[in-house]
Amino acid sequence: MHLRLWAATSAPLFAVHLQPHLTLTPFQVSLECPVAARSPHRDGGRGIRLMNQTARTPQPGAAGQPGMHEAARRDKLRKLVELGYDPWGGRFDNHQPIGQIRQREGEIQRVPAGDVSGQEIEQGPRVRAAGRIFLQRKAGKLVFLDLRDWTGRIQVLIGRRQVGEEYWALAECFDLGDIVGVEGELKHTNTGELTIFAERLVFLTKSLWPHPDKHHGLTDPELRQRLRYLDLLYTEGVWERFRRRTQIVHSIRQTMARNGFVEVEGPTLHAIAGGAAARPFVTHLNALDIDLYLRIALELHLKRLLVGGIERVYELGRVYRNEGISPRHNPEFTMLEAYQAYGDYHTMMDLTEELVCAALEATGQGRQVTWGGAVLDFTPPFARRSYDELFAEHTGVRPDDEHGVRACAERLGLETAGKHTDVIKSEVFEELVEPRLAGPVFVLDYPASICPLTKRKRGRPEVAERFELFVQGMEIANAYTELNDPDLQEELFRTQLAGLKEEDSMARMDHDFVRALRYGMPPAGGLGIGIDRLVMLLTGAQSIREVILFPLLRPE
RNA sequence: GAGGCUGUAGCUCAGUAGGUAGAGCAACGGACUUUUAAUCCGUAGGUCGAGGGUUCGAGUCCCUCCAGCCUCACCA
Repeated sequence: MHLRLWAATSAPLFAVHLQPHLTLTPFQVSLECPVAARSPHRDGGRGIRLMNQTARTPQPGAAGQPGMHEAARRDKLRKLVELGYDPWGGRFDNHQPIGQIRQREGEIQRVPAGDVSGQEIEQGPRVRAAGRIFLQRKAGKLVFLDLRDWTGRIQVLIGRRQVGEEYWALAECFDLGDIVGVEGELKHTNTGELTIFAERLVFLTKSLWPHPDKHHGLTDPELRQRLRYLDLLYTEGVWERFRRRTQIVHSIRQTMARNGFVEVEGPTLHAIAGGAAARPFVTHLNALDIDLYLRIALELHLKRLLVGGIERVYELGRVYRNEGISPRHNPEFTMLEAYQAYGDYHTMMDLTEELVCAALEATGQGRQVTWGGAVLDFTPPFARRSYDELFAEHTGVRPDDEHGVRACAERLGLETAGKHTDVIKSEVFEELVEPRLAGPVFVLDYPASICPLTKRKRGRPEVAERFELFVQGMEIANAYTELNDPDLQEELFRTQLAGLKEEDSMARMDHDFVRALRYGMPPAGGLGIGIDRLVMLLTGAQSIREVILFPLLRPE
């Protein structure tokens, strides 16, 4: 379809925008011959055809069916076409971001009016802006628009006498939410507001559906997520938060580059979902008739690259876990994993601090941020506490006191039968210690038996060289001195698999990874950071859904 | 998976004891050439999330279901 259109017309720019399943509306055809489109004869024809389009049932959405509002807007659309304007606009060059236009206020000068009155009038620069109409105040033969783009808002004044009848007729077709271009002089109104005094208007895009309340916007959290585009436009701070997210991600890439790391892209379809203990999503590859899993972690392929001599490597990408949804969990989320040859978990602690501090700086924040009423101080070095020490402190039980640990777990109502003491200890830790870690705090040296990918401490095989960074009870980062002993790795995989329940039996031994280790992986430090949670902390978001543009929702 | 809360006009929200479904904004018609969520006059707009039940009568009470939010559970 695309190719045929491309060949059939000398204006491929328009053809590529057409959806294959859509029939060509008369207007889209006219896009290819804009000069002819101005002819009244053709306009008349379009008017009739567009009437037919009106009869098409609108798609029901979460926002309901705007019904009469759409009809009113389609009337204006038809009028636009009759006047010879393209309701869907086109290229609009040489306009300036509204934020920049506002900065030109200083260029406005006062000059003599040039008449006998001796009064002064303002003379300002000619500016050209494009944006969406957020507010319209009609005052007789004057209209004030609030025009907004992604850099700010500005008022536009359209006067019937000033722009002339043609543009006035165009302005009468404006609805809230339409996208228009304006050109005119930047001056102040009588009340002193910086305003573009329109001289020319360009119609850029019709909005067929009514927009949310100009003052209240959207408040229903479901609508905010399903109609994120409206949320971005109408909810205070949403766009700003996502912009901060991109600043943070960009800053992370810069920090990694500064430290000599190379970014790679590993596979997201895995034959074996490894590197974490989570249930994967299953999918099917028809070509090979095999089931595959969406990756639950980046770890095992990045470590293969360590074997391959890529000494500092990272990936910043999406992972997928088929588990619960909560204010802190989304089925797909963004992880940073980094591996540094010849480092260890202390190396990774320094890197973590550098990453967090640089991200704060990139978002223009100091070392202290408030989150949910708490003040978080990210001034390095972050606190470093050992797992055992924290365990004893918060439970009153010595970590090597097996009976004490079990008794403590039972008091909490935890299931203990048939579980390894370290597993029970870990559950007690999650229950009693983690929620109280206001942080930021590095928790060091975990029980080895719950860390199957981690190197043991020299001379203390029961302790793994691992840290997790906690802030406000949330796990933000997880890092190891990486296990590079292939025999021990294979044994730990086997032990881990033996303990799995039936529903987790999709997990399998990753022989290929163990084979890679047999060729020799350099000693290394490895780090994982949950980017969404980090962004939550650095933007004051209480829910992960506030930092993910399109969080998973049940389909409508 | 369990419990709690929510669902009323395009949006934001009221809705009394179970007795004809309301407001603001938006829309439509009109007035207004310096407005600021403009103002003023007028008009239209509803399967009260869906289905069932109780009742003379249900937005309101009961049941089931759907969706969302929160808490818990699950989650190395």
